[in-house]
Amino acid sequence: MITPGTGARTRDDVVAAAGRLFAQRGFHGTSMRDIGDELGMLGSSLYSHVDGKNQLLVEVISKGAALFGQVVVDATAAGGSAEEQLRNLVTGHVRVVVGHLDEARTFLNEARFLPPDDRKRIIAMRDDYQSAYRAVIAAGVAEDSFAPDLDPAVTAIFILSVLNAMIRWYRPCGRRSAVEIADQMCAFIANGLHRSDQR
Amino acid sequence: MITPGTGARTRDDVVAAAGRLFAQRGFHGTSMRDIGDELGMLGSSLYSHVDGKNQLLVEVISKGAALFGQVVVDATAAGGSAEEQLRNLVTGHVRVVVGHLDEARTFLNEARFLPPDDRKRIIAMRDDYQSAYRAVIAAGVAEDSFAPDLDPAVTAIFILSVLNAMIRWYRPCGRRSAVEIADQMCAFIANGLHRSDQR
DNA sequence: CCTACCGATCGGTAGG
DNA sequence: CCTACCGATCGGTAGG
Repeated sequence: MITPGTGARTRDDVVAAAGRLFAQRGFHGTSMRDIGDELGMLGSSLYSHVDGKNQLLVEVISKGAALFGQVVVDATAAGGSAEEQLRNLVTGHVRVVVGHLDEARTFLNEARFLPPDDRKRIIAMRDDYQSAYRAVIAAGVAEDSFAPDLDPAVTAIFILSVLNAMIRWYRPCGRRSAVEIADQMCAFIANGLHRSDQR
Repeated sequence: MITPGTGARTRDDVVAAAGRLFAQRGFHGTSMRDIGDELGMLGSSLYSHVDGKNQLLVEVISKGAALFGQVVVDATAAGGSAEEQLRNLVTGHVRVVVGHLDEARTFLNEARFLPPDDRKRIIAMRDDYQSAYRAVIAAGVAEDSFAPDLDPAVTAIFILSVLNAMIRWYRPCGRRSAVEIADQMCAFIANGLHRSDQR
């Protein structure tokens, strides 16, 4: 929320406000007038900053996709064992959700409403993200760190299920830090209910 | 999809068509005219079957909530060890998603758009669902089947994350049966990446 | 960034 | 279930 009547906004303010509302009410549940209200201006005034509502969706989601993509780049560059790389991937993912909840939620919930070409681009980025998990799982199996009978594709989906669900339950007022959340997730992912004592 | 022009529809047809479209395009992305098209009639004709669009959302989601609620009743009635009960809960959940994908997706994605009173009721049902998982996890810890340091509340969220994400990746054309999917999920939930060999 | 406005579409109703 | 329609709201534009 922004104090109304404090004058001109930047284009970034408009995109951020759109992200907030798209995350809360969904793309189709948000009108240009709603976004204007959030910024203390009229809906029609937004058109001096952006081309249209679809462009706002593309920008919010592209920002989310870029943040998650950067996590893969950083985690890969850091190197280490498969277990270490997986921990870096998970921690990076949690940090993005904690630090950019609106973009993460819009990215994961509203991508289906993107214009066709953008949707294809974003889905391809999501596939790449999943591939990074498949690769690190396969590496861990090869290193004998993970169980030999793991199916990397299925396991990647299950791990990403735990990570992606965070946009559903995470609240910024929560007391746990990103690292604490990531540690709990890693412990569950590593050992499930038969958790060993590597805390 | 229903062949157009085959005459009168029942109220259940209308609710089912609404569920299909709400699941696909979201509540706010679906118009009454869209639902009419799906049934080969006008949007205005729907009002001889239902009171309005909100009522359709309430009915679709209530149906989904009831299906998931029944899984808890059945799994609890079946008894058995905590591990057996958990397996029954997971299998029941997967069966609901496989058999009623539209209602499950609408239930999990669109509940926030419910009228306030209905939303509270549905959220309470979701909380009860989560409680069933917390209880069976706590029982498993008490029975010494699960690791002693498990946090039932956190673990329930992680398990339900894997289950709920199914509405995102499951496609009816997939080759795996509900039981096969449930088995893979149970294996991951039980042992994570360090999966032991209880397949 | 506002004023003033556009055509299209929305959820919904009256009457048959 | 259709015809014919309602007021409200939608995304967006022209001009300043």
